[in-house]
Amino acid sequence: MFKGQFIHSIDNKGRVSIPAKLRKYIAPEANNSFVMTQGIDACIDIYPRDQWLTIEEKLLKLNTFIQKESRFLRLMLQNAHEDEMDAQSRIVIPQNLLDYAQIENEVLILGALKKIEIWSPRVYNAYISSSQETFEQIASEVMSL
Amino acid sequence: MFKGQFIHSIDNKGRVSIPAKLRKYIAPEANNSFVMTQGIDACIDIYPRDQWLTIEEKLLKLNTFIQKESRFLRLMLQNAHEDEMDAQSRIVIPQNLLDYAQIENEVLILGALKKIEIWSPRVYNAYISSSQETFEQIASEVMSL
DNA sequence: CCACTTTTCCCCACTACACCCCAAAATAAT
DNA sequence: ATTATTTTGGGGTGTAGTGGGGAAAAGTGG
Repeated sequence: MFKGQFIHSIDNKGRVSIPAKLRKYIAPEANNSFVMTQGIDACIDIYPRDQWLTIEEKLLKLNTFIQKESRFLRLMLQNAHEDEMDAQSRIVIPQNLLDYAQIENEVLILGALKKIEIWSPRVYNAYISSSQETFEQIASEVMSL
Repeated sequence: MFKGQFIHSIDNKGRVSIPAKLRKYIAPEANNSFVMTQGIDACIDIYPRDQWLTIEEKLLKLNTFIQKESRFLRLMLQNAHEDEMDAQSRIVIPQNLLDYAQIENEVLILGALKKIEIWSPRVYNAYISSSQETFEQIASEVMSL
């Protein structure tokens, strides 16, 4: 499962290399293919193909004849993009996702168990320091279930 | 399954090319044939033939001796149109559907799992920004089920 | 039933960008 | 210090997207 954070550069073609430490955890079933979508909060979610398929199964259960469910599906898929790693273990992130995450020339790559998140370092720092609650408070709330 | 958005042009013959990224997901059983109908909200739904058949099965279960169901069937089928891709992977969209979706010379093509949606870029942006709810709110509502 | 007009379909051709390959720099390991 | 691996950068080529012309077919009216 993915974990840890890494700072990498992103070149002018939108390419980001997947850290070797994270690559180890990619299942062979993913076929070096990834699906990226806009994430919760200003980041990009990157799912190895096999993990994405479990998300897709949930989405397939939505009833697209209901306006609200249709809207969610559009929001979720409008910036979705599939790509394979090149021989140098890089993927290309399209411009609309970079805009969404306010990314310029550096990215913060965050391992998040089943998926990888891509942040603008600046935005991520702001996000972390934005909450009033301490780590201990949130921990006790979320983990006591 | 279809995903992602693409801006393509529509020429004065009503032709739109299906993005190569979406073409990959069309089942061979579809025989390069598509059925287009008016969609939920101001867009055009494009189903590969094999996917359309599952919709058709549902429609066949409607009781046309009930006025409301009969009306729905008429609304659904009045602008339905079947067409095959040409050698350049384009389909022709009839004028009445273009009018319905308020399309002029550019289209936004949206992959939506089983189907492809065609929007006027202007109309789509208005649609997306029309809701008060954020992506995060809708996501937590719809996906927590 | 025939002639004419209009639309549809198919083919060819151009342009641009995305992809793939090669290569260098930087970091880590031996 | 040397080797191996990881990260970063750039250049050529194939294919995707677009536009237009001409043949075939369909529709319209005399």
